[in-house]
Amino acid sequence: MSNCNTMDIEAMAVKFKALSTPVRLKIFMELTQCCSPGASCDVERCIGDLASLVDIAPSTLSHHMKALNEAGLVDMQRDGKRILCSVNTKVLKQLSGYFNI
Amino acid sequence: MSNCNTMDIEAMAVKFKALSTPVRLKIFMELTQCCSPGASCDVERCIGDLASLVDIAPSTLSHHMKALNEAGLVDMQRDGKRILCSVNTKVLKQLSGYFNI
DNA sequence: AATACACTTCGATACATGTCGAACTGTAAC
DNA sequence: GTTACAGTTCGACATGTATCGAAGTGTATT
Repeated sequence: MSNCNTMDIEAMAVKFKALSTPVRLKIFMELTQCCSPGASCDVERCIGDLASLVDIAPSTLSHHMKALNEAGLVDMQRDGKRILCSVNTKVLKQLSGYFNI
Repeated sequence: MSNCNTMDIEAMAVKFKALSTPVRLKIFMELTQCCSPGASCDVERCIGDLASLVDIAPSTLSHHMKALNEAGLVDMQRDGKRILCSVNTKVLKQLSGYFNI
């Protein structure tokens, strides 16, 4: 019933930490915009594509994408030279329901 | 339509930063548990009361409560010797709807 | 093999953050 | 006024984080 057991709190805090900077939040929300309501989300964007959203060095973007991936928010996989990123829809649902009142 | 304008992103990142540690997230979620669905949330807890949820020094708790308050997540007001805290229900609604897919 | 592109890792820098104990402040009780 | 309680601020310490350029790595093209 309650959302708040210890494991949940720590796991969720990790996710909110990953979303606590404008850079990562913007990227994450951009990837979620690809998800139409009720549909499975399988639209992917490559990292170079996402770079256009933010005004930071490629190395910094790489750090941020790694942080989102390590927090479980974003999936990444190589497609030739490029790396494709997509929202982890399971985690997105988890976030979506977390503050339900 | 889109959740993601610049002001929104920065303002939300501030809130997620405030919720990015287990201590503050736990306190915030504890305060939200006082909110029944559909009802206005006017249950308040004093800081000493919240202290029982976490195993940190009173000074550290004070820092965390200040962070939650400055992020706009929690309202605080003095009631005699004690300080009463409650969730900002407007912001809670904002968080609740933010990841809607 | 050499070259190009996409992205990552390294190392450095500057700043931010979470913790504590001691000292302080605001309110209440006597 | 003094004492007690509830909570805050100060200062210090240790660790974490965001940024960058340079160097490196993986894949594709020639």
